[in-house]
Amino acid sequence: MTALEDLRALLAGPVEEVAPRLLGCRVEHAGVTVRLTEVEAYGAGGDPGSHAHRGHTRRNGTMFGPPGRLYCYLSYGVHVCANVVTGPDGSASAVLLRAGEVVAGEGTATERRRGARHRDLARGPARLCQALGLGLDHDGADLVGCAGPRLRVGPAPSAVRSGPRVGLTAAPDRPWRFWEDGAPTVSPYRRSPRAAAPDSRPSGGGC
DNA sequence: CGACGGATGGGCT
DNA sequence: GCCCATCCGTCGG
Repeated sequence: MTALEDLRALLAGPVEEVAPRLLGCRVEHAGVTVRLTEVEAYGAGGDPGSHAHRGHTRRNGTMFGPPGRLYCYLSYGVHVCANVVTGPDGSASAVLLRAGEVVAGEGTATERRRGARHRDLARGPARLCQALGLGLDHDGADLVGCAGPRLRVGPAPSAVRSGPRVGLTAAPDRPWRFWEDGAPTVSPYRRSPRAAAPDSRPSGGGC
């Protein structure tokens, strides 16, 4: 099987199964390569935390398209973040590229990130895009194609952990964040201050 | 290292 | 208007 077929097969399943398998994969663009260490899964209708939850809009159109495309959006008016679209066409699911380690092009990445330390170059979704030189103009780019940003399969990490997604007000407890255990480039977890209180009820005897 | 608050402007009700 | 899938500086331990 070719690497390209590997990648298409990798992106085809349910988003919460695809997301952890993207850990260890590489994203390359404009002279910089990042090895993914932290991602988050976002579904569609059944996921209140997803941009696609309330249907098709101008911003989230790419999510409703074919898998293997890059969905870029503007966060807090200033920061660009990027996702990989997954699943069958129209399923509107995607995996947020939350953090990674710069493994090539460190000089270029450091310039784009205004002298940040190695660990912080791509530690956070907007930082990762900045290090890679990704902007809104890359929304819809085909990651499986020959030009522009590319995604390549890489060795899976030895241990993966999961927990709630960062910063959400809706579905703040769904454990759809996945990261490489022990990786220093994983971003710190922060719960949205506006999210409902954590569901701390022991649901049947946990200690 | 963890916690907190302000900046910021497009997207959507 | 209100809402944010964030970042960065600045606290305190």
